Amino acid sequence: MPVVVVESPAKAKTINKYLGPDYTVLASYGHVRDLPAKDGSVDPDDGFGMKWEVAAESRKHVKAIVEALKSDDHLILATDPDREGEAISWHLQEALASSLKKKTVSRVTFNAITKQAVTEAMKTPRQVDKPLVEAYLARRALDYLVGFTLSPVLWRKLPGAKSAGRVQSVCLRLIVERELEIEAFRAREYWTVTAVLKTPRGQEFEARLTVLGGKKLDKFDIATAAAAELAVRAVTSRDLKVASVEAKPASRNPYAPFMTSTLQQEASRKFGMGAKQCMSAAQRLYEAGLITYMRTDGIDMAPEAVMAARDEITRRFGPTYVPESPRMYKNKAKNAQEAHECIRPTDMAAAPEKLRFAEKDQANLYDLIWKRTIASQMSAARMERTVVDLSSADGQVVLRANGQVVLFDGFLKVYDEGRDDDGDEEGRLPQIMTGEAVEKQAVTPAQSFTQPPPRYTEATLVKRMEELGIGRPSTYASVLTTIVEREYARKDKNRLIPEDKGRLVTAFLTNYFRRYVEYDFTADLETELDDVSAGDRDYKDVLTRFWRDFSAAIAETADLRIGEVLEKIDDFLAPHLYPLREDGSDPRICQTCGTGRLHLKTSRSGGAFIGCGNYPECRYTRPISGGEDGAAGATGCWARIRMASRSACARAGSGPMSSAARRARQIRSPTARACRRAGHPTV
DNA sequence: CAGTGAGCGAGCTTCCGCTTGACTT
Repeated sequence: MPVVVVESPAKAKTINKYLGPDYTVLASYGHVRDLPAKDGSVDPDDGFGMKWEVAAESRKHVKAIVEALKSDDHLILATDPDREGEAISWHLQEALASSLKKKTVSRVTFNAITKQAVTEAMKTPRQVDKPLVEAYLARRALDYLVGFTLSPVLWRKLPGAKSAGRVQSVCLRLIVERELEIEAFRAREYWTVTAVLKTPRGQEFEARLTVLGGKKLDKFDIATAAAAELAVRAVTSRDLKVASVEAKPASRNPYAPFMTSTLQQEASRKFGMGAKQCMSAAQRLYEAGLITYMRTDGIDMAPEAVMAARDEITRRFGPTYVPESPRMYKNKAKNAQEAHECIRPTDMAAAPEKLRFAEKDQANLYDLIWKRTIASQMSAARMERTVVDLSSADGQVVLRANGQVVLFDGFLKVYDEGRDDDGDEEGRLPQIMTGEAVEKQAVTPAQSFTQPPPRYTEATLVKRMEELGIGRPSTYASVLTTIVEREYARKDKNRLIPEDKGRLVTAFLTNYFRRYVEYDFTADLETELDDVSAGDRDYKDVLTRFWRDFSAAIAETADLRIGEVLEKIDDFLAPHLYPLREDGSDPRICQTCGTGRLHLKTSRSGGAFIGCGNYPECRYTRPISGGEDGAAGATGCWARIRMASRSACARAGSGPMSSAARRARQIRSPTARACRRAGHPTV
């Protein structure tokens, strides 16, 4: 009777069901062994020798396998079909070595947990893939060496700093650099002119000015209130006729089913769930047998599941909602391992409304997963997009109206991904024909400002990390926790804002360890690991090359004194620390004593602040973020925009206005709403 | 949350990725 080992107990239960009583299926509960979290677990001077240890938590699970092997003589390693899964099989083999004498060991893999996939896999056993394991060894050793060498450097050189790593430091850098972009951003004003028009049959619709003075308008062509007034006059003083009506068919395909990152993004957008909260609700659903595995970067679906989804769609909506052939999805991300299929309901017929859930989060998440999965196998939505141009006789003025009508809803019947932007919600345009004259109800100018990039949310950051190939489905949520725990960044209204400490760490790393916080470092490493797993390169060669450069960078920082480090960071962060003053004076000169040069300093507790160089004669200090009072820092800039936008609304709001025009005003002046959404400081 | 500034050096911290634990009332 063979012993089969998989990674998770819920999976073991399912597979046991498929294989029957002739097999004992057990779970390894993860990696089983790891490098002890202390110095010397990897020795670069001794061929990168690694010291492994069975974690206390894993002992009982290893013991259970040893017990089972006493009566059986065949061990089948069925861990996940990716690099880490192969590593787990190898760890098991090593950890169980003394129990495996005179026993046979084989390795099998399956991508989907279906009866067919599992029984098929059992027919093609192989041995543990050594090159793939070696790619893991390189990955594991490198992460250890980066983390356990760099962190102590930070402790010594940057008071208050706590940790650094291949993933967390790049993730932090993303947050910090986004904040610098926001601070450097200067809003630019522009105006749009919208008219509410009426057809000869009395139906209202909206159109926007696109040509003025015979010239096509660009975004910033109407830059001031005065110019907008002139544009409004140009429109009101002319009669408008329909110059053209163009209708074009368009179609929209459904989204791919969920993987971990997209599930986290949608759970955040639709329910405001954090990454951790989302994963814990998903774990419950998985343990209850309701959904497939929730830590995955695969978006393909088992053929059985595709057929079940098509049946369910036919049953509920009729055959017109089922495309001729099943839709196939594949993750195009470079480092995708696709060890598991997508996140989907295990039973398509188990519709959300038929189930009862212990908690709201689980109900919400299951509903989302079921709908997204079903939609992913439905027909495309078909629409008709209409563009109507209205022109003055002299061709000086053209207004354009856009309309969209859904002809066939297709997958939209079940699932519509909410939009992040307010977007222009386009409706149906009234019947109208070329040559017809329209009547003007209202012509309204609206002031707008270009928007700075928004701060990251957990969800958008996970999306960015995934694009860069940084982190894995099992770590997205915990990386964010680490960054917040270290007080490198904080979460405010779901937005990530860097703390001063986080800025200092990023400044330090980009100065002294640039290569290791570059956005493509992990992607390049993955390419090298691919070579290792293909058997084209020795893993120790990868580590040797890495260590040669990395240890040199470490050595260069050895003699640095804290003062020098701070000076360098002071220069690096200067644009943020010393924003231009409105009176034009040198932002680096202390305004209290009038002569001292301002410097970045750190206190005993590790906090950073700005102090006057004339200390102790001049005792001026201030925090490093927020800038000086009255300086043209980010806060001041935002305050001015808010004021301007408020007066624009007041202006536009004077006089009677149709409901359509009022709607138009809301859409065209998104400043305040967009600011709140992006978590920018409110005044 | 306000206040914060040297250098010495005890003893502490730290990585990424895989997986679920769970004392009490």
